[in-house]
Amino acid sequence: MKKHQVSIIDIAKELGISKSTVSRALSGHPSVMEKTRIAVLDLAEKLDYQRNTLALSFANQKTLVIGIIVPEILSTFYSSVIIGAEEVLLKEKYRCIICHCTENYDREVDNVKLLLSQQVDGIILSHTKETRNFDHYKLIQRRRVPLVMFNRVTDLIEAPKVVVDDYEAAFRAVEYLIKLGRKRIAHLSGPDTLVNSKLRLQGYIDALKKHKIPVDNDLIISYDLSVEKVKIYVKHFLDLPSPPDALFCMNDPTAIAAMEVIKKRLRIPEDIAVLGFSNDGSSALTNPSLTTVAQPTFDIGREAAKLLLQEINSEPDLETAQSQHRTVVLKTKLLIRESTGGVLSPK
Amino acid sequence: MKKHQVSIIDIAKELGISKSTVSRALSGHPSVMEKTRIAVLDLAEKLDYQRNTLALSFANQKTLVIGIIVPEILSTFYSSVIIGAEEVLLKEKYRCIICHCTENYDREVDNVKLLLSQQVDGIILSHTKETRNFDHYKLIQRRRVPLVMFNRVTDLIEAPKVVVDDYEAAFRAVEYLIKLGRKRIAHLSGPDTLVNSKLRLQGYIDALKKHKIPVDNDLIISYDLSVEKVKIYVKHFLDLPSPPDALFCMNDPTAIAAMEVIKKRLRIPEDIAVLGFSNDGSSALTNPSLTTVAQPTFDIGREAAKLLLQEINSEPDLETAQSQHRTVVLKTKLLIRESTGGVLSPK
DNA sequence: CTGTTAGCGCCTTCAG
DNA sequence: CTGAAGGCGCTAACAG
Repeated sequence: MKKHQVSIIDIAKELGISKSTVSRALSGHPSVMEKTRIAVLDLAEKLDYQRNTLALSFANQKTLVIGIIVPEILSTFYSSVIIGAEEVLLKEKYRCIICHCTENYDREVDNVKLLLSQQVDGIILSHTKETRNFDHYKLIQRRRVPLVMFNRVTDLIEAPKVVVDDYEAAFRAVEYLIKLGRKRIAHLSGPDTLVNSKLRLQGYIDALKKHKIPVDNDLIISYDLSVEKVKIYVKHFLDLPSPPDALFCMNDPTAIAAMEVIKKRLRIPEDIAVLGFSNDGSSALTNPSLTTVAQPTFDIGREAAKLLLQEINSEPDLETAQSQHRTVVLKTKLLIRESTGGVLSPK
Repeated sequence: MKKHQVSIIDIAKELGISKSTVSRALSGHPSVMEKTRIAVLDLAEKLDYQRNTLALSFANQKTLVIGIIVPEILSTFYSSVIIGAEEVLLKEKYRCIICHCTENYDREVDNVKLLLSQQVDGIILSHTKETRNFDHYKLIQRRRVPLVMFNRVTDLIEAPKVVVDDYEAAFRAVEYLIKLGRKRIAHLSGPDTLVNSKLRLQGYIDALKKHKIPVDNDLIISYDLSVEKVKIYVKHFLDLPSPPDALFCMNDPTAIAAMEVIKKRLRIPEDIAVLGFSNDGSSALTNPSLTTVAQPTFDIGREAAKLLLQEINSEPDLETAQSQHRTVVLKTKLLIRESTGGVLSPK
């Protein structure tokens, strides 16, 4: 049997006052006599009393908890975003519940339901690579729970979003490769479920076009980001009659896996340059170190949190809010390292 | 104004039955007429009804939620443990709330209080490197909330624990270095707040002693694991009149940072061998790749979860349980790679 | 300033 | 099989 948890009633009884007064004293309500307040606080301390947040949330229909759903937590990308978001949220007395989906759609739906049933006051999320149906997001909105998307977002849902300049980033990255003299630039693209894939692919294509380099479909492969398959695709590229002299990858794990394969047959960057995306923790450590596009991960989290707080604090006029959903676009930065033999000396 | 959330009362009214019946129908209670059950379920579906977990937990004093507190989430170590624990817990219908402390003691205490006030049904945790006082753990136990510690554990608290064979692992690692012919083996140890530091240090010392190699205190530095300082310590080692020919580090980030410094002056492993601990995600990618001690991270999580479930399901006899707290010790494995020039060919 | 009362949504006796 | 009533711990009116 669970020991009876001490409640305000216990304190009230012992002090011979009402539980309302205890409640008020505990929550710092101004209209409580100094003396009784102190008595209550002392006894609470002595009794090892602790508020039952469950009851509290239940009573005021507010939990002060924010749910964060990420597709996975093994990469530093999402961990960093979470840290950034928490930084902002904690200052406003909001606590966070983190849920991850191991890139599984069902788990994502499940997590949304969990958070809703836990009555969170807001949700920040990025969908899995399997997600095509966004009805669960609509559920969030029907429940009037503020929602902010980041990184992997969708046009199908009207909500504030935080993204980076994927298109420009890819464009600049590829243009940089072109300026290095590369002519046949291959691209390992992500699945079409992700906007990021499409934008980066488009940036790649447009950069080629701008510089009058033909877009060769043999040099573009779109895949589901499961690293094991990279080997196959890279070998395919290398075995082409006219193999690529550069490889632009959807993300760093892909690029790193690709380099492993390439290194057995060719020199990087002399024979082929490799470029990643996101600046994962390990991309500076590889041999050669990986040129990549750095994303402001902490800021993505911070911005998402700020947007969510705005959303929470401006609920009243629902109709107008609908049209005002902002999309914050953050800047990325091309980090030139050894894998492209760029301008930096290989320190 | 928040839209009234549809509750069992709404369903009851609409169907002209009592809320008790609705409640029973919803939770699959056997004694409900097939017909009414279906009616309830249908209407619930139609009304987009969703159980209010808050109210539910509140009513049964059970949340089916487990709290996991980790010191930080940027390294893959804790993320992996979390994934392992969730795997086991989800099967038993428990959900997880993840909290991290950015290695900050106050935040740890805060997280414990948060979880307790959220009425979680159990807590799995590993403390920060700042933690010296464990009163907040005692608070958990006074509340009769099952607790399991892993990795960074303490003797001051009686509870089930999951650890690895730190002592043996360090002993074997150092012995391996000795067998490679290394004579002056330095050790960058962790802070004394962590049992792991002490055990690994002891393993290091005993391995030297066994092989009649004098323990030189100039070759042992204990530090707080903040990577920025590694540079200073490593330089200090290299500048010694008789510098080390091997360096055994408390963890991989330390070893990787150390290699960066060393590489500017010496060859690895020819002049000096470097050995890490934990097999972080990036340690296979460095140049040279890092020899390290692999920890079974997922299993640590799984074991911790299992112990917690046992704890939860065996509450009745509190007194006897006290003495039965098991400590599960998992095996590590020495992963030989290039930084020690070991037996494996540098693939 | 403080006590009283009602209620948050659900489950669980206890009677039919 | 089903309805009525009470309670989980706390807050928020509404009186005094």
